[in-house]
Amino acid sequence: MARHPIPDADTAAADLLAACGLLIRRLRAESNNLELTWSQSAILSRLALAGPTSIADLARAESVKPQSMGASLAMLESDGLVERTPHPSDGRQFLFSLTAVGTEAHRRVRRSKQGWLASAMSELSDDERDDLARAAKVIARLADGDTRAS
Amino acid sequence: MARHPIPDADTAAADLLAACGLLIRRLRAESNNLELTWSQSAILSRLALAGPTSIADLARAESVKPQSMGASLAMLESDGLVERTPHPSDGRQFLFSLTAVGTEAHRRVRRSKQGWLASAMSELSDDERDDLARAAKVIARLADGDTRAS
DNA sequence: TATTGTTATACTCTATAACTATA
DNA sequence: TATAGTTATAGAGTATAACAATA
Repeated sequence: MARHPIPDADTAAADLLAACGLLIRRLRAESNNLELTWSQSAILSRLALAGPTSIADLARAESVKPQSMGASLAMLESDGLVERTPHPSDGRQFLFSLTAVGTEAHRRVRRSKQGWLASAMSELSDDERDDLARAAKVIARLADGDTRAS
Repeated sequence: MARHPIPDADTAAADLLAACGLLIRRLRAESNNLELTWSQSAILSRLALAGPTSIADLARAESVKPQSMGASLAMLESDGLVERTPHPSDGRQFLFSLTAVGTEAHRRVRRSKQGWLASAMSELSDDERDDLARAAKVIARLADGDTRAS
């Protein structure tokens, strides 16, 4: 029997999904008492990376419907974490960006949230950490729907 | 510059979390019209793997509170996908297991859900697929809170 | 026409709190 | 006392449907 056989595509997909699902739920439980939910964190992270973005673009990027993204943004806005400005040339759109408060909250939560995982990862072997780092890039590419190039 | 530098633990953790979160949301959107939700699938998968399990044990395994697991199980039970039997020796517990209908539903959904990811993964290189397969094992171990052995 | 955003409604998932029954 | 399960309540995330405004 081979040391590390490459499983067939279906099994590999199932394993990956189950593992990621578990990790997400585990982390959600670990960071249950933080000031931001998982989805809110994801939105702030994206705004931090991409700068001012419309509801529709955020919804597409996070794979949710515009109405759902609108609801999440409305909450973040009422909490003063994001703000909207009218789009300069398209009268329909609003561009959302982080406020100073939002930037700080994002930084704080990011630090605590990663704490648990980073600590867990610190007990892995170098090879395993390296695996994870490379896998993260591949997973992100898969999730973006772009499987064609590296 | 090294070919594949090992990022520091915090960055690696952040990348992995963001990637897994995106993948989960993407897959949830792709499989939105299926007969089971993500959480329901996870529960059925676990029952299929582990056999009859109590609410408390399921809750621990999936990192949710017993009340939340109880609510999810009540829905699955009323849909006829799982059934409960009293624990043979502990009068407090119930053991939940898949019904025939539940087993079939799980199989159907599993096939469709994995379809999208398996198809996306089929466009990866062999090395990348191998990375993902190994990473899935490591991630599952991290999520289980057991980082000590393989 | 197509896209952007909004409002209204409903369902699922999850949490906390308070309770009963059993170990 | 501690654990298992239940009931009640609430909030967040998501979806669909119907609508108005703009491109």
